[in-house]
This record gives sequence, C-alpha cells and structure tokens, in this order.
Amino acid sequence: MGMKFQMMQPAQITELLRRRQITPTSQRVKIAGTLFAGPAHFCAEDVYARVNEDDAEVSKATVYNTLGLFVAKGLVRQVFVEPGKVFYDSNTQPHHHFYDSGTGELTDIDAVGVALHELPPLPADTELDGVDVIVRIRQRQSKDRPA
Amino acid sequence: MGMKFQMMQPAQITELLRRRQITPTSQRVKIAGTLFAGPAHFCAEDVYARVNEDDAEVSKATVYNTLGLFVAKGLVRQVFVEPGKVFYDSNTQPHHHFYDSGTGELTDIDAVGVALHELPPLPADTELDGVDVIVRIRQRQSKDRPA
DNA sequence: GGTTAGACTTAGAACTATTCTAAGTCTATA
DNA sequence: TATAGACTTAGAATAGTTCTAAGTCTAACC
Ligand SMILES: [Mn+2]
Ligand SMILES: [Mn+2]
Ligand SMILES: [Zn+2]
Ligand SMILES: [Zn+2]
Repeated sequence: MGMKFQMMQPAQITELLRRRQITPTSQRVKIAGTLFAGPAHFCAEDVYARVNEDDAEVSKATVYNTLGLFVAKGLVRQVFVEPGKVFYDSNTQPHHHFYDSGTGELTDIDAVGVALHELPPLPADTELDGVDVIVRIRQRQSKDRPA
Repeated sequence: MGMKFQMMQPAQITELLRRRQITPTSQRVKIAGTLFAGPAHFCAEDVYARVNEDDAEVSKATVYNTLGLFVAKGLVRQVFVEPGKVFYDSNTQPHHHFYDSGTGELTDIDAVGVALHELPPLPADTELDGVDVIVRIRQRQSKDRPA
C-alpha cells in the first residue's frame, strides 16, 4: 500500500493487483498503470482515452467494469462533485477536495490538519462510512476589470 | 427569508417569489408550495410526483426549469451525493448532511458547532463558493445476528 | 504441453436523469 | 383589449453508465 506511485513496472502492478485478489489481465494492468502513475483524479472517459492513446484497445465496458472493481477492492475512491460525472481518485489516503466548477478541476486537500469539530452523534444504529469535504471555489472576479 | 416554512398560503408564496424577481405562475407557486411546506430534500422526480398527485398537471420540463430557476435565485440549494441524481434542499441556511447510501436518506446537520479547522489557503485567484460536508453512514451490522 | 470451466472482455443496445426544441399559452403592461 | 415576450409543454435528444449475449483468455488440472 505504501508503494503505490513509486516506480510501477508492469510486474509490480501485477503484484499489486494479485495482493488484492484481482486477476491481472492485460486490460486491468494497463488501466492500473495509468491510474497509479501518480495521484490524480480521472473520469471514466479520461481513463478510456489514456489507455487507448497508443493503439491497443480496451473497451469502454471494461474501463467501467475495472474502475468498479478497483473501487470495490479499495484501490481507488469515487468522488461526486456534480451530477452525471464520477471522478476516480487514485489517492486513497483520507483527504478532501477543492473543486472549481468553472474549470472542472479537483485538487487534493490533505486531511492532516483539517479537523471537523462537534459533529452531532450519528443517527441510531448507523456507523460511519466516510466523510467527504468539498470546498467549492471559483475564479476571482478582478475588481479592476469587471465583466 | 425568515418566514419560509411558516404558514405559506398561496398568496404568501406569490409574494416570496415576487420578492426574488420570479414571476409567480401557477406552476411555480405549486412547486414552491411543496418545496416550502417544510425543510426537506427532494429529487426532481419527487417534486414532479407531489405536484401532480391530485390531478392538475405540471410537466417534467417545467419542474426542471423551475428547480433550476429557484437554485439560481437562491431559494433552494443542490446537494450531490451520488452520481445521476440531484437533491434539492429547501433549507438554504449553511448546514451539512448525513447520507445513508443504503436507504438514500439525506439528513441535515446544523452547521452551527461544526467547525472546519486548518483548511489550507485557497488556490491563487480563487474565492470561496461554499463548503459541502457529507458524512456517509450505513446501517450498523448487528454482531448478534450477522448476515 | 493440452483441456477445460469459468472468469473476463467486447460491441452495441438499453437505460436514466436531465436538457433541448419548437410550437402553443399565459402574463404583464399599455 | 392588444401585444411582446416570458413561460410551459410533449416529445426528441443527450450523456454517462449499465446491461446483454457472444466470443476470448486465464488458471488449474492432467
Ligand atoms: Mn475528467
Ligand atoms: Mn428523492
Ligand atoms: Zn483526491
Ligand atoms: Zn439539507
């Protein structure tokens, strides 16, 4: 888990997948290779485009199947910031996000140091599943040059 | 703004809309009537169903147009907790949410008392647009009666 | 190394929430 | 009451995602 994002030769990706009980097919290795090249946010369409940018083909159905599998196995995390588009986040450490809806850009906020105080108790018979903090930002309107 | 959720006869809804520069058509008054009967979370489908439960008809297009208008005018707020479905929140006070993805239920958390500490500075040339906190919860698995 | 059951991948159809289109209706103003 | 433009509407269109059913690959076994 600590070696994600370092080196990442195909053989290592293969092992990372096996450790999570995922059969490392060529398509899955390729998708994991783009996801874990570095911490980043992708929509399914991004992954589909990158994985197919040379020539070898991975189908859209497999991209969706694989992203779903990786979520289930804890290799990536989903982020919801707008309707009709899921982001897949290769950073699975606890962290939060800035989101600029103008540009569509999603940026990490380290959870260390961000503290939520005085949350009320959870509803009866429920347990915590996670806390998502989205800080929505927008490009500042310069007062010098108004629209 | 402080009289939302009190009484709310049609004449008052009409006035609430006019105050926000919204022409109070019969469809808009009807939609506002269901939204502001009390603080609650609705998806577009919910609003469409309630508004048409007697017999008079409001089209789906108008439900979407009107919800979009009310968002633009600050009468309701959108909440995104899963892909492919927007919630409209008639509570526009700053507050956060519990979300149970099992039941689909969204519950308010008063923002008073919930404090976010040590957020990093915003990216250059951006300004704050809002902070959404989603506390994801799930039904607790009783250890006595495991699945 | 060959067999084989089941896991995996695929193209394309289907689906769902939402937006768009273009034609008719209503509202506000004069 | 006439009118310009705002509003509403049914249905078509769109976009992201999931499903289907048929072929391909993987891994376990011989
Ligand atoms: Mn993207
Ligand atoms: Mn709903
Ligand atoms: Zn992230
Ligand atoms: Zn709420």
